[in-house]
Amino acid sequence: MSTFSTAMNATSHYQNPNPNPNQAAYSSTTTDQLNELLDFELSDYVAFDGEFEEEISTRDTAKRSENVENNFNGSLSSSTPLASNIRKEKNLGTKDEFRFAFRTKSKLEIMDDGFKWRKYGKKMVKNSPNPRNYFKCTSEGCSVKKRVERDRDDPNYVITTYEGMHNHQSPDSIIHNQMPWTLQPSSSLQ
DNA sequence: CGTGTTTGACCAGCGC
DNA sequence: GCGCTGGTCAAACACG
Repeated sequence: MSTFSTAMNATSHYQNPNPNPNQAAYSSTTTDQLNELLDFELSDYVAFDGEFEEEISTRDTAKRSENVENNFNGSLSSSTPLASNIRKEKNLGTKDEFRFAFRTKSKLEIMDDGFKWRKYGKKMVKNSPNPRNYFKCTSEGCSVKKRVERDRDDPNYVITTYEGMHNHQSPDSIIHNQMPWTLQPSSSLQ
C-alpha cells in the first residue's frame, strides 16, 4: 500500500492516523481567534512516502514559511489554504513506514496532540544548535515515535516528525470527542 | 511508590 | 577498518 496515499487521506479527509495539522481549526476559525487560542501557528508540513530525508523539513524553510504565513494570515478562509504546503517526497525506498513531518511556529516545543508520549532521548545534531528530542507513544502495542527539534534557521519554529501509525485512538479524542490531532501547546511536558 | 525525564553509553549505518 | 553521526537504551534521578 502506498503510505503517501494514507497521508493524502489524512490531509483531505481527517483520517490521519497521527495527530496533527489542525486543519479543522484553520477552516473554522480566524487567524485572530487562532492566535488567541493558540500561541503557535502551523506553518508547513510534509507527508512522506517511504524513505525520509532529514533535510526536507528544514530545506529552504525560510522562503516557504514566508509564503505559508502570507497564505495563512491573508487568506485563511480561502478554499485551499494548505494546498501549497503539502509536499510529496519521492519514494526513494521500499519501507512501508509512515512518516509525517510538519513545521510549527511555537514558543513551546511540545504539542499536546492528544496522544501520550514518553521522552526517551535527547540528542544534539550536527548543523543545528538545538537538541533533538525523541518520543515514543506510551500506548501499549503502539510503536509510533516522534522527533521534535527547533528549526536551525529560525528558532521560532518547531519541526515535528511522526514515524509510524497509531493503532489506537487518541485518548484525548475519546475523552473529549474532539479531533484527535488538534494540536495545542502543552505545558505539561518538558 | 509509580511515572516520567535526564543523560551518558551503546549500537548501527554510512562515507572515506 | 575507522571515525562520525543519528537513534535507542537504561540506570539514575525528580516529582507528585
